This record gives sequence, structure tokens and C-alpha cells, in this order.
Amino acid sequence: MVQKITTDEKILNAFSKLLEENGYTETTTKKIAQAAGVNESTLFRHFKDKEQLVKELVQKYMSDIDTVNAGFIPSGDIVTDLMRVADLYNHFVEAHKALFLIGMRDSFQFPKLKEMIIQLPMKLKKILVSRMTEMKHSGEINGLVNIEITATNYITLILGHALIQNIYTDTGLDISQVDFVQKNVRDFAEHLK
Amino acid sequence: MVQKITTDEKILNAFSKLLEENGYTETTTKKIAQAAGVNESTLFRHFKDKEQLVKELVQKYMSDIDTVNAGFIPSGDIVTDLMRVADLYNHFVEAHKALFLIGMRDSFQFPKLKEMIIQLPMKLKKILVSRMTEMKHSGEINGLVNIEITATNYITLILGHALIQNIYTDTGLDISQVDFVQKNVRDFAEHLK
Amino acid sequence: MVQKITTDEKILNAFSKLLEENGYTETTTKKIAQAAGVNESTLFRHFKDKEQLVKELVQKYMSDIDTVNAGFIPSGDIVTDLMRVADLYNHFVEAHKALFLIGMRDSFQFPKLKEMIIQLPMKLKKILVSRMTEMKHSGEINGLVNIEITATNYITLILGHALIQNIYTDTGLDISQVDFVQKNVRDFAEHLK
Amino acid sequence: MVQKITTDEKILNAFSKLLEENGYTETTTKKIAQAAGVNESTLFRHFKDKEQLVKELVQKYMSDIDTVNAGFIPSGDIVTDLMRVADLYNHFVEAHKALFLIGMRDSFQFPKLKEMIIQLPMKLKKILVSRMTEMKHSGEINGLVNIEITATNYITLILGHALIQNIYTDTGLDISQVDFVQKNVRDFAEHLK
DNA sequence: AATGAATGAGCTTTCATTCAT
DNA sequence: TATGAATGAAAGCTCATTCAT
Repeated sequence: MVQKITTDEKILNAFSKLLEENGYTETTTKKIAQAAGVNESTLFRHFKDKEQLVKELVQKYMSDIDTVNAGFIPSGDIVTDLMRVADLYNHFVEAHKALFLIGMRDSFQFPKLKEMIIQLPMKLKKILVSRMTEMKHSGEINGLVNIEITATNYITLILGHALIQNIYTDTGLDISQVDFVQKNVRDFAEHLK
Repeated sequence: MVQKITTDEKILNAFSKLLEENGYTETTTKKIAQAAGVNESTLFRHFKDKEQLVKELVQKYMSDIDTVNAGFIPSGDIVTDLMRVADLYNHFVEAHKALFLIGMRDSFQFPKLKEMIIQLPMKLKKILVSRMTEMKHSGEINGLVNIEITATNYITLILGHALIQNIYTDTGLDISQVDFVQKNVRDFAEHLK
Repeated sequence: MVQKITTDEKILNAFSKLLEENGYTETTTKKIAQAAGVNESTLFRHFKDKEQLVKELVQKYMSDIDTVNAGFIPSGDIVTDLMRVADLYNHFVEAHKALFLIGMRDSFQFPKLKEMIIQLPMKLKKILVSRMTEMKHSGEINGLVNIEITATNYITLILGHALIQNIYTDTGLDISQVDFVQKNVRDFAEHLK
Repeated sequence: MVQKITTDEKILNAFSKLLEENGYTETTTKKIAQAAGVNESTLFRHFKDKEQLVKELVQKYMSDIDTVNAGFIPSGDIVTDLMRVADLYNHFVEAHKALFLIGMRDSFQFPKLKEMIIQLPMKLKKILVSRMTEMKHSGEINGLVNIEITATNYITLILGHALIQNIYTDTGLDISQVDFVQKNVRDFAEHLK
């Protein structure tokens, strides 16, 4: 069975690709149309605006967050969970690279974009906080640990890593996700005991 | 003695400010001229084109790196040194925010910008590697530690933190530099023993 | 018996309405289709292009003129006839407002439109001239009156009034058709005696 | 001494001319620039908007009204004054033909244009009303005459004539200003006695 | 050394119209 | 017969840059 690709998708894909490579302003509607293999005016029949394209991408992003969120079920082991959070976030950033980049590059143009982009790390942080609180009560985590700071700290760590991985590629600074998780996540977890 | 501000500086300052706020493409020559309080064409008398302004900023950045680099003299204590590296880098990013942002936002337009921006973390990493290697020999650092990975890891950590601090401000994810250093750097250092 | 409204009519009505309100260029095919409740391309099935719509309206206008013309039978009394001409013309303008307006607004685009629009006043003038000539011979009208000028004058008067009525509405300059006829037409007629 | 024509004037003149010939929407900025012999973007440096061009024309119109208004000093003779009003208005319309035409053609696009265009006839009407009222008191005008209606009527007459003169040119309906004044104005005046 | 005026290329968007179903 | 999708041309407007003073 042949899976037909709709014009909407063709345009959005081309947009996403160019966005990632060139940023918002540099991604002209003419280039998008060209890359999508449609006429420039077709683009405007499908998406009222250039901004509409961003909004559409954000929509996708948001529904993906919910999927990820729903799929995350704590395992009971802190190290496993920390590692899963790290992986999950890294994959998410990779899948939505384009949005993350304009989130940084052009967020001033899309006031709501920043807060949308921050939603996943915030949710993940929330999950961590509740997990860690439980573990603190059960004694799994040291009673002196400040949960709020620790969770923020951890999210910052993996968010920073994801950004560097995906933005400063080929700079000699990027370390593999595996190495990163092996080292930092374990360290982090160990220290909570 | 009155310190006169030259037209060159007026323009570069205005450019830097707008760059940080609005990104490269959104920072039009008209706006720069306006912000600098000079005529738009004056701008072109001083800098051959818009890209030249970026190059000029990069130049400044490079010489600042050397200054920083020269000023860094290892103390002999791993924790102190790690903390100094973190502080130093954070201040540097803050001082050159505009460049860092376009490094991410518009690096595709300035192929050389990315490698320039990466220079400081690379240099800092190099310093760390040599310091840690010494300490490994002297037994200050555990013989099993992989220096290369550990250093990269550490730089990634503080670079990520700096980016988040400066990009995702007011999102609830940003933690103070002090908290960050207190927690992560110490943890990091502790674990090397 | 149900009087069905054809698609042709739906489109022409919508076009006429929009034309009157917004002028020719501002009346886009999209808006026409929307107002008529049909698909935009349906419009092109029914009328080869946008200009065809104007031509169709003009056609209607022309056949209406003939009807009016045929229905005008001089009464024998100059005042009555002048008043009837005035009323008749005013109603006609009102009924074909849309065309009159584009006749003024956009006549340059429809070179033939102007001469079509001028047909009714010309015919009415002709009627007046022949009526007045008769009356001049019968002594009903003063022998010194220049018929040609007088008739033109009269037509100018009512045409001008009609235009102002329909264009400069709500400006404080528009006087009712009744007042206008009472005053000017009577004056005009009186003076011919 | 050579009277230099400024770019502003070149553009406004070209605009005015095209406006008169082709209406607002059909008068594209490209055509204006071409007709004015300047680059299209120069146009936007001089007038922020296409609409600004209309506003500028209206401005001129308004100050011309004041000049006309200030220059009108009643002579004391009703016929003379009526004739002067007619002439004056006719010349005014001729001088501002472009505006009058878009006033009719495209007034819906410039909500304020209509009321501006109506200002001169309104002022002239006011003058007539006060003149006629005086004359009624002095017995120069018949006590039974309704001043308000009569003045409106008169203005309607000359406004209608002016419009037809300038819009329906070469249609066989246009009579010379001289003939018009000779016949109608005199008739009108006579009847007031 | 600095300005104001001018430019051409390019932008996003809307138009009337045609094609395939 | 009627539709929805697609198109090329042209619209108004902004950009970085140059020219003449």
C-alpha cells in the first residue's frame, strides 16, 4: 500500500528542514516552495501565513510532548529513571531540532514559542521532583538533598547537553549520548544516595 | 580626562545590543544607525558591509579569549580550579552574549563564526586536561578516571548552563550561577577523588 | 409555483451588490463567489472572465432602457412630462446604481461602458427635444427658448441630482427627490412659458 | 531663475495624473514611479505609504479650500454672486479632478475622503444661505423663498454640472460652463425675485 | 567625515484563472 | 455541473548598499 504524502506535509517538511539549516528569516517562502516542489502561492493556500507554518510545527511539538509524557512510567530505580529522562529528552530535541533552533534564534518574533519549548523540560522536571520526593521518604535518597535544586540541576544538565549535541556539532565538544549518560547521570545518581 | 566614544564604537555597541535582542537578519542597518545615532550611510563608511560588523565583534572576542587565557593560572586545588573555570566561562558568555546568540542563531551565515565561538571552551578544556593529567600522576585524581571524557563532560556542563542561563531566562529552569557551581562543580570534583 | 434562482443570477446579484459597495477592482472573484455561495471556479464556468460579468450587467441595463423608452408616452403637459422624466431617470439610476458607479469609478477599464451609460439620458433628451419643439410650434413654449440648450440643461440637472443623491449620500447635500422635483422642475417648466 | 521641481512634487504629480485616469487600485506604485521618473523604492522613502499619497493630495485640497473661501467676498448682487460661486466651484473641481474622481470611485477605501470632498460645497452653501438671508430681509429676495432648500438646490445644480462636465466628457451631454451659467444661474436668480 | 537621496533586488501576499476529479 | 487544488503574474513594501554633496 502506497503512503501518499500530502502537499501540507511536503511544505511542512521542507519548511522544517530549511528552518533548521537557515533560521526563520532566511527561510523565504520562495525557497520553501521550491524545496517542497510546489508553487509559492500554493503555500499560502495551505498556510495562511509564514508564521502559520511555525504554529503548525509547534502544534505537532505539543502533541508529541503529551505522547512522551504519557509514555513515561517511573521504574522504581533512580538511576534507570534518570537515564531514561536523559535519553528521552535527547531524542526529543533531535526530533524537533528545527523548533529548538528558532526557539533560540527567533524567539523574539514568536513570543509564545519560548514558553512552549520549555514545556517538556518543565514536565520532566516535575516528574523527577515527585519521584525524588518519594525516594527521599523511603530513604532511597539522602535526607539532606534539596530536591528542587537537584531536579533543576539535572534537567539543566541534560538540556545543555542536548543543545550542544545538536547545535555545536562537529566542534570537538560533542560527546556521545552514551558517554554522557554513563558518566554524568551515574555520577548524579550516585551522589544522591 | 574625558573618554571620547568613537563613531566606530557607537556603531558596534548598537549593533551588539540589537544583535543580542533581535538576531542578525532582524537587525537592519537602519535600526543600527538609528540606535547609534548616526546616519545609515555613515555605517558603511566605517564598516564595509553588515557582515564586517560581525567580523569586528569576533575580533574583539578573540583578543578577549587570549586575555582570559593568559590570566588563568592553576591554583593547585582541583575544586578551586573547576570553580574558577566555571565562573570565568559564565562571565565570558555574559559579556559576549550577542555573539553567542548569533553563533547559534545564524552560524550558517558565518561559517567561521562557529569555530571561533568554540575556541574558548576548547582552550579551557585543554587547560583542564593538562591540569587533570598532572593531578592523576600525583594521585590527586583517581587513576581510573578518563581525563578526556571527564574534561569534555565538565565543559559541556558549564557551557550548557551558561547557554540556558542566557537563553532560557525567566522560564523557571534557570538557576543562579552560585547554586549551580556549589552543587555541580563540587559534585563533579568530589567524584574525581 | 416556486421561483428558482439560478446560479447565474446568484453570481450576478452578488457581483452587482459588491460592485456598488466596493468598486470593480476591489470586488475580487473570491469575494463574489463567497457572497454568491458558490465555488470560485464555478464563477468561471458561468462567465468566461470577470469582465464578462460587467458586460452581462450592461446587457440587462440596455434592455431596461428599451423598456423604459417604450413606456414613455408624452402626456401633452410640459410640467407633467418633465416631472415624469425626472422620476423615471432617478429610479433608473437607483436600480442600476452599481453600473453607474463603475461607470464613474472604473470606466477607463471598460471603454464602452461610458457610452452605454450615457444612452438613457441621451434618449430622454431626444424625447424632450422633440416634445419641446412641438410645444414651441404650438406656442406652449416661448419662441425665444433655445430648445437644444434647454433640454441638455434639464437633463444635466436631473442627472446631476441623481448622481449626488446616490454618491454623496448622508452629506447634508442630498435633498429628497420630491423636494428637488417640486422646486427645480417646476421652476424650469415655468420659465419656458 | 529656474524653478526646480522636487522629487516630492514629481511623485505627487504623477500620482495625481494616474489617479485621475485610472483610479486608485489601478494606479500601482510601480506605474507612479515610472511616470515620475524615479525608482519605486524612492517613492516609499518620500511617502510612507500609497495611502499617504492620497492624504497629501487631500491636504493640498483642504488648504486650497481655505484660500478659495477667504477670497470670496459677496458683491451685493445676487446674480453676480451666484455666477461667481458657480465659476469658482467649477474651477475648483477641475483643479482637483483626481481627488473628486477617487472620491466617487474609491471613497469606500478612504472613509474620510468623502467628508473632505464635501467641504467646499458645504462652505459655499453656507455663504449662500447667509447672503440670501440678508437679501430676504432687505426685500431683494421674495419673502416666500425657502432659503435652505434653495441654497442646497443651487449647490446641487452646480456640483452636478461640474461632475458631469468632468466625468461625462465628450458624451454630447456636456455643455460649456458659459452656457450653463448663462442659462441656469440666471434662471435661478430671476426666480428668487 | 558625515549626510540625505536614490537604487535594485528581494520579500510576503493576493489576484484572476486553469486543471483534474 | 460543480468543486478543490494549483498556478504565474503582479501587487505593496523593505532591505542593504551607493552616489553626490
